[in-house]
Amino acid sequence: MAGTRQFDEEALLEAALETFWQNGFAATSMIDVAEATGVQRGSLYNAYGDKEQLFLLAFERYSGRFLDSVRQALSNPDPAVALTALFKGVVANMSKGGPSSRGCLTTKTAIELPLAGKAIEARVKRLIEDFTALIRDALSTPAARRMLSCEPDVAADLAVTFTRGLAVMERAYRNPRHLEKMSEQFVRILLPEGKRRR
Amino acid sequence: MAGTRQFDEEALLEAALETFWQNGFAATSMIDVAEATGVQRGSLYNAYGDKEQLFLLAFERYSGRFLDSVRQALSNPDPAVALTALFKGVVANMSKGGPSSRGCLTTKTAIELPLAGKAIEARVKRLIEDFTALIRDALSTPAARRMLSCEPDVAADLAVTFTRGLAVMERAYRNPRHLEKMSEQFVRILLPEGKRRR
DNA sequence: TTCATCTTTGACATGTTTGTCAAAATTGAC
DNA sequence: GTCAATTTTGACAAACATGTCAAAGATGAA
Repeated sequence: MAGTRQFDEEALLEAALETFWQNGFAATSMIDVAEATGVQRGSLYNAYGDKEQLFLLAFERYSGRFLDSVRQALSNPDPAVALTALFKGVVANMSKGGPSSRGCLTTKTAIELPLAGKAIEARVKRLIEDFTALIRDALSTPAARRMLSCEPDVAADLAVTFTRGLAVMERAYRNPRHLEKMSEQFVRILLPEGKRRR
Repeated sequence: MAGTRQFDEEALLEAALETFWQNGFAATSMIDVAEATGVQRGSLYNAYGDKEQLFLLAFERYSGRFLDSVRQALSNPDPAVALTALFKGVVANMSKGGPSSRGCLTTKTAIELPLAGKAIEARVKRLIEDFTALIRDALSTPAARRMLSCEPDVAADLAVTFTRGLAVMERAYRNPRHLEKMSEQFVRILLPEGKRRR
C-alpha cells in the first residue's frame, strides 16, 4: 500500500455524524461535511463513494452508542428504575447538541423515509428493532411482568413508539423538562401504583 | 379589478397540500407544485410570494380538516369509544395517500424545525396545542376522570405525544394494522380494565 | 532511490432550485 | 371600445448540489 489517507477517519466520521445529526440526511450536503471535517469533497467521494455510504457509516457509530446507553439504563433489575433511566437517557440524547440542539437522528431519518432509500430504511428499522428488543428483554423478568399494566412485548412497542413521539415534541418545543415530565407519567401508567411493591 | 386569476385557487391549494404532504416542506420544490397544479412557477410567485406562504396556506386547510376529524372522533361521551375513534382517525390520516402513503404532515413538518423557520414553527405548535386541548376537554368529564389512569391534561399530553410516535413508526413500517394494535393497547393502559364500568 | 499505488486537489460538466422581471395577454370597469 | 390593473409567460441570473476526472502529490515496499 502507498498513498496513505491523510485524514483521521475517526475524527471525520465523528464530524460527519454531528453534521447529519444537526441537519438530517437530505438537508446535509457533501459541502457541509467537507467544511465540518476539513476534508475536501473529492476526497470524501474517493473514500466513501457517495453521501449515503458516508451516512451509513456515521449512523453506525450513532447506533452503537445509542444502544449502549440503552443497555446501561436498562441494567437495573427494578423495572421502574430501569424505565426511568431509559427515558432520561433518551431525552438527554435528543436534547443535547449545539445551541439549538440536534433532536433525534433516528427519528429525523425515519421521517425522511422512503425518500432516503432502501439501505437507510433497512438500517433505521434495524436500530428500532434492536431498541425494542432490549426493552422487551428487560421487561420480561417475572418481577417486571407482575408490575406491568400489559405484556412485555406490548410494553416495549409502546415505549419505543412513545420515545419517537418525544423526539417529535422535542423539535416543536425544545423543552427537555417537559419531555422528562411526560416520560415520568408514561412510566407511571406502564407500571401502575396498584401493582408496585412498596 | 382586472386581469383575473386564471387558476382555481381551491384546486391549487389542494394540489399543493398533496405535494407538500407527500414530500415534506423542504423536499418540495416550487417546480413540484407547479407540475402538480398545472400553474406556472411564475404565477405561483406572483400570487403567493414564496414557498413558505404557499405552504402556510396549504397547511391551514390540512389543519382545519385534521381538527374537524378529531372533534368528530371525540364527540362520543364514552372515553373508551372516543379515544379509540381518535386513534383510528389519526392512523387513517397518516396511512392514506398515494401508493406508498404520505405519512403525517404535522410530524414531517415538526421534524424539519427549526430549519423550516419561525412562521412554520408557530403554526405547527398551534396545531399541536389545539389538538391537545380537544383531547383534554374530552377527557375532563367526570365520567372520564373516573376511568383514566391519570389526570386529563396529562392523558392528553401523553396521547398527543403517542400519536406523534405513531407517525414516526408509520414512516418506518407503513403498517396501519400495527399502528392500530398499538393504539388499542395504549388506550387500554390509559383506561385500565379495573376502572372501566361494565 | 525508485516506483507502483493510492490520495488529494481543483476544475469541470450537469442538473436543480430560487427568485426576479419585462413583455404579452387578459379582463373588469368605465 | 378603451384603458388601467392584474396575471401569465418564458427567460434570466445566481446559488448550490452531485458526481467525475486528470494531474499532482504522498508514501510504503523493494
